[in-house]
Amino acid sequence: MIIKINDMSDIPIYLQIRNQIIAGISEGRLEPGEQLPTVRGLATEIGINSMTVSKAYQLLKQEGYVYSDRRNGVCVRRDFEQKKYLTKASMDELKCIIAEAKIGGMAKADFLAICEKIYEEGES
Amino acid sequence: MIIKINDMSDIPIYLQIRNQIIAGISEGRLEPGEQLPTVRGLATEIGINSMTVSKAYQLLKQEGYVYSDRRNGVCVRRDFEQKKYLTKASMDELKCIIAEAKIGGMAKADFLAICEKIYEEGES
DNA sequence: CATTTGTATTATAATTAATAATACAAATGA
DNA sequence: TCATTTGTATTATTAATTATAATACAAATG
Repeated sequence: MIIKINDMSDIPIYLQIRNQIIAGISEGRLEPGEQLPTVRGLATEIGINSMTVSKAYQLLKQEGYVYSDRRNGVCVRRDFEQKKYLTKASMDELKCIIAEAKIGGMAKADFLAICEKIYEEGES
Repeated sequence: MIIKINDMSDIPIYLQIRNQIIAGISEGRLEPGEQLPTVRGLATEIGINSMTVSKAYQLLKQEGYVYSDRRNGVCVRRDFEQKKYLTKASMDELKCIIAEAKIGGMAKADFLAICEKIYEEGES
């Protein structure tokens, strides 16, 4: 699992890590049960502090994407909670994105096509 | 234009303001050429500092949603830049939202239905 | 020419993000 | 048994962001 940090981004490092791991799980590059890089290993690899990686992992754990035990490190969960609805945060962000798209003149069909393409990307 | 601030939100106040104004424009509650609340007026109304409102307005201005002159205040633009594509920021957020939805087991059709509903909401 | 508008300036406080240096608990394998 | 590796906890510090505060300025209008 290769994590790439963008120093120019306004997104905090720990969130960039979180987001990329979620993307990895979604695209099947990270399989259920697979161990994530160790906290110290990843921190060294991308040249940041261990606690920043730990913060990302704890968030992922809290959100139900991974679990951890002392010896086997942090691993991708095997049984993801099946949800019928998007989180409130996702809904709010989605509304914002769609509002901007509408103001920019993007047709509904075009927006849906983009979503469809993203959804199908890296389908396993 | 009524702006409602959520103090418990982790989204900065100036972004909450920005987002709600974009939503207002998108839904037609704010019409092209219409003047936004004055910086001081809105600040007083929602009980925050003027500079926080100013920061939101400057962001909206920079993004091309509004313009300002000294006497007429800040107004909604009449000629929005028509864009074929989403911004990189929107694409990244959208990818993240879709990744989370997929992991949660949401079918593509269900996700698209949500997007469609949001797009059509408050259509003028 | 006073008033209202956005904007600029400067200072400060509060919160968040990131780093740094250790230490601890648990489990494993040699 | 015991050193090693794992995540985690602790404490301190720095940097950056967010928000407030108090003024001041420029422009336009009535």
